[in-house]
Amino acid sequence: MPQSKIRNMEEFATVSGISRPTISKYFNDPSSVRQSTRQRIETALEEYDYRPNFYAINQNRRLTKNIGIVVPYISDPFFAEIARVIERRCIEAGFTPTLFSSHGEQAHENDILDTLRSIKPAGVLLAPLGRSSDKSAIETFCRNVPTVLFDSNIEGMGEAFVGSDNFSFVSQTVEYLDRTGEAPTFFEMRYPANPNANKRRNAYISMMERLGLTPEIIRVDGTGWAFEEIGRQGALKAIDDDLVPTNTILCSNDRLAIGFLSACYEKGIKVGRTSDATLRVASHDDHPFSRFTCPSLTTAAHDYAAVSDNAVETLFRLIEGGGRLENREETLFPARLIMRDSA
Amino acid sequence: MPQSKIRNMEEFATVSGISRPTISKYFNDPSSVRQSTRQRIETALEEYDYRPNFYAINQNRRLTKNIGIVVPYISDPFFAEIARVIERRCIEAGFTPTLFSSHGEQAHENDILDTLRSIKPAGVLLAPLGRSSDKSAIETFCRNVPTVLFDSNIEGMGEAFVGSDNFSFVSQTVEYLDRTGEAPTFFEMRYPANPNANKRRNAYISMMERLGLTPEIIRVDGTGWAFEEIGRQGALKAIDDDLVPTNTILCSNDRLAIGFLSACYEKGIKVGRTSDATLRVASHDDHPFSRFTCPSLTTAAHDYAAVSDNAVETLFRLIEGGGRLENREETLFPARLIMRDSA
DNA sequence: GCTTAAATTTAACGCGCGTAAAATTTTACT
DNA sequence: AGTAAAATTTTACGCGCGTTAAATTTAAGC
Repeated sequence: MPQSKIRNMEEFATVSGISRPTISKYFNDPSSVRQSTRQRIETALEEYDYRPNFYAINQNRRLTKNIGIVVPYISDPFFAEIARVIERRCIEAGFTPTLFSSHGEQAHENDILDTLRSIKPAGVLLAPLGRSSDKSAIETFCRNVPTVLFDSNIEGMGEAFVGSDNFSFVSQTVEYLDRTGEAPTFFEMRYPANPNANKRRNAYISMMERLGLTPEIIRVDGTGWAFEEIGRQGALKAIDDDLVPTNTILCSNDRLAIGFLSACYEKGIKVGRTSDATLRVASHDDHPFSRFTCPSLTTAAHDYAAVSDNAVETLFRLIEGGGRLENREETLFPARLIMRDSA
Repeated sequence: MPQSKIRNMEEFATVSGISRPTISKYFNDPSSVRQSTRQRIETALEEYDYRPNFYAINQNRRLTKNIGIVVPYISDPFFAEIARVIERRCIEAGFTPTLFSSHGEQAHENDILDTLRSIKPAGVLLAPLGRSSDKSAIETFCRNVPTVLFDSNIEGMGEAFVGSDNFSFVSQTVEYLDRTGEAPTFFEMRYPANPNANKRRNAYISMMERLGLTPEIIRVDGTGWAFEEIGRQGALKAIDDDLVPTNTILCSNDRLAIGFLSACYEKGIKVGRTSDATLRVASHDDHPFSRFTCPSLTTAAHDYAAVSDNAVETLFRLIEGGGRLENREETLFPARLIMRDSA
């Protein structure tokens, strides 16, 4: 029979026969108390199932154990997946992560930063919106809260950036496509939301030049985060207007490619590397759905685990170092080429 | 020049020339103070950009303004999308929502419930894991925290359930498929994670019987939340073993269908409603990606907006009512048939 | 200008726990 | 058994704000 509810740490200290400061110490770090008292506390814990008040805990702590994770768009499974991995790492390290999504809107991103400041997190892992971020708001935030940027870099902001090496992505896909057939035309949004897109375009251009080839770029209209639809509309238009100069397309990212493939199917264009196919399509990101496209998508994969681990590890180092790093660190991980059926 | 940082409400009260209790009142409800003082506060707010300490605010409040949103699997864009809408509604109503994902694991779901209790939310919107939920943990939680269940119903738990009417989904797809061609074989997981799956199967059986037809069901192996892969493997096996008794397939949900279509493409089976197609595939949910499958997926759509709005509205009513409702409410919304190219 | 109601100010307490310092107990080791 | 180090207990303060009650000011109506 669970005794009358424990109201606070004082009461729990009484029923467990241990002083409150020791209980407090235990909750901050179970290994900081003697083994025997730890046992007694944990025994009592089972019987009374008490948990310290979350607000009181953080009210008067120098540093909370909270970590904010901010992604630009949680409905994108790519971000959902990376957030999931990061979240797990934080929990394992004894922190309390809270997940936020900017939903593609600057105003929302700013609100989240405001909220985060009031939560006084030990640190923040921030994947900014990118082009539509309020740079000055982010800069101010980063000055006040130990922050590691990931996915999208914004020059000079945050104590560190952890992401993927866009050149590694594009160089591998371009080289592969070139070796196995015609070199690709690059397919992207005219005004991409994400700075990685610009890096990828530049990487494409320089790779093509390195191969002695002429870069060809299709830029499609549309703004926002509905990339699949933008890719689909753009592809339909490109096909109708006969704007595809090669038999090979390299999309800036998988979500555009998903839309592109959808348009090809609709138009009866057979995509793939088989002899009956007329178009090859490849892309970048290894989006969780890219293995289920028709045909399955050849793409360059992020090293999810490495990015997540390194971002979290960097943040922990930052927190332990008092919120500042010697120099701003930039860590980029290479891609892994995933050869599937689309190219 | 932003003056020296405001450290607390006392300081902000001083610089704004208003007493602290009035400032406090303002932050709890801006409309509760006189228009003129509200102006003065907001003017000062612009100059000093002060925000009350989140922890102190909630420490001593009878009821926090926090709302917990729990989904079983945030990497599923379906849940990401509904969470996004719900989140927005909560913010508009002046609450502070926090999003959690159980990541498909019972242990994680239980941890979240524990965390939520310590956060003392005004209310919780919970989409439980379903079959793998720890029923007794959820029951205990719901007794202590005002909770509205959504998506997956668990009989008797929470003060209300808001979701979709599975019979409406299945009856529409079955009827449509039957009217336009052969009646469908039902394709599902042998041990579905979600109770909606069972309701859908039963609805399929009763609809088929109502039409005087024999229900045919393909049950595929596999557990967990990688539905696309499970659907794909199951479809490959069904095709290879020639287990598909009809030329029409109705998948329990879109994610299975995405995998199914992927398998068909791989096997060279032309899916669709055109004369050259040999198989029709339809499904349920109107997953955000289902318009981009090849061919685009005919499916039954959730009324996202209605479910979100009603769930939130019910929760607010519950909160205002002191955390209890007269009777447990169950609200189901009908589906809308989305006719695309796959069937 | 007077009366009242409404809003604000003043004053003060408490929430639950972090934290610090000093006193005490327990443990480890000679 | 004796000693020093480590762990725990005692005591006490403070965090920032919610909240209340009484005193005071302001606004609204006549």
